[in-house]
Amino acid sequence: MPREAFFNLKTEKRERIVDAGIDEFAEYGYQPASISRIVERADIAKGSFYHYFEDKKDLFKYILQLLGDMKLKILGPVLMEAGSRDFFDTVRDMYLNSIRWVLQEPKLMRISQSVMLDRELRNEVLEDNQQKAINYYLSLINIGVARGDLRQDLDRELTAHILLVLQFAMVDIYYEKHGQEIEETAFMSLAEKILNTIAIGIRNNQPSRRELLWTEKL
Amino acid sequence: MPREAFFNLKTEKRERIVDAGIDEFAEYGYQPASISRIVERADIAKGSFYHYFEDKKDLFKYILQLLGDMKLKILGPVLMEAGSRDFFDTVRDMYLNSIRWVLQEPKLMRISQSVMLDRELRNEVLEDNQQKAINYYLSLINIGVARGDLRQDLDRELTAHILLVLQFAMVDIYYEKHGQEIEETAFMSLAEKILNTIAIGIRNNQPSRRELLWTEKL
DNA sequence: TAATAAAATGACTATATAGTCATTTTAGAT
DNA sequence: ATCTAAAATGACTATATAGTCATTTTATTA
Repeated sequence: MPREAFFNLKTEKRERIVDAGIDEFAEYGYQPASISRIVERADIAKGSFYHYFEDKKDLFKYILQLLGDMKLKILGPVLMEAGSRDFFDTVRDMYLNSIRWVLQEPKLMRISQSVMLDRELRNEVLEDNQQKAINYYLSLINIGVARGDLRQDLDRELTAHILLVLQFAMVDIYYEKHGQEIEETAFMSLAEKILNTIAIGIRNNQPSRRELLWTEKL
Repeated sequence: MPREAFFNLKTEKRERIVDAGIDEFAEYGYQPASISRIVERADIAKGSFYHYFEDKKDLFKYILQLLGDMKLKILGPVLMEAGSRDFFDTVRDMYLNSIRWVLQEPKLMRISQSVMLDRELRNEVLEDNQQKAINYYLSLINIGVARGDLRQDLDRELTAHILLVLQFAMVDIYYEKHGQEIEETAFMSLAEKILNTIAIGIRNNQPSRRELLWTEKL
């Protein structure tokens, strides 16, 4: 947590420092990010940084927290309406909201990604953010099962992990195919395909000959 | 690629250098790995390092290549027998072979993971290794579809990506639940669950009342 | 206005890094 | 034994980093 001195700063300055941190972390990732560059970007003295924060990790955690709050603000409403819609419609809507947010705040997204994709960093720095994301999915899954959209016998925790992993993989797969520039409809079409895959699975449930004969009887 | 001088070295020294690199990369990851520490570990002069390699990335790529060769040696035979077994049996077998290899070479696995989980690094350094993994899965999928184990209408490239992502996520999920120490049967039980999820999907295909009535007629 | 406490500063220390290169060592050929 | 070319060396340069702290600036209170 930032020190008291940081919260006593005027909003403008506080935001300038946070922005500098966001720029630096988005450009270099966590490990190679440099406090010297951050203070230069923010136009504050080196000593001031250490009045406001314990160290680099302290600032980073704080930024992650801001980021988590933003995301929850965006995805909270989706969760509220989950009871009245098909599970997969809800998840699709969640993706849509996320991607629109990413398009507005690409830097924050890069930071969030860099954390989620690095287990070391995640363990060291993330603490409860990962669990928050899992819990969000768990809520959705519980509702989905209750609605009868999802199988009763799911390992819900595991399913939450799988959905979270796929959510992040989606961005990777998109980049690989379309390059770094995200376009909403193309992205959602990929999301649709991935959702469909996890929904009905990949195994061939080709009806047996006996089943086919029954169908023909209609 | 390492310089000629490196390949002229006696095997013992070459291995000492590679081992030093593996230790360093496994301990620190790519970015924070230090050439100074590597030469110290390997007990060679700084200048020698630059006779053997262009830079840190050069050594790293070389290690990744060794790693890829090892993995292919292990997983090649699995692919050969894929035609005669159910798709999911084959993938399960692949996981089993991989995990046994990991248990023998945990350092190499940590390096491989650190690459796969970091998109920046992957783009910069991996080049064809990711594509090799995707191609391996593509081969499996093609056989699986031909055998009738998998749906005809799959987007095979996408499915390969999903399977690869899940493969890596598996390790993460395992660590989170059981800690860093991997135990073969517990790991395979998790693998089984994940495979089952992707095989049949999560949507509830509860037969409708009309369908149930038909079934009762038998 | 004067006194005082909090905030801000940036030069400085100590340390680590990548990469270079003039010199020395080694090993093989004559 | 002598010569020669390749291999190995490690001190050195230039640069970057995190974190400190005595000093200065600012704002607030008396």
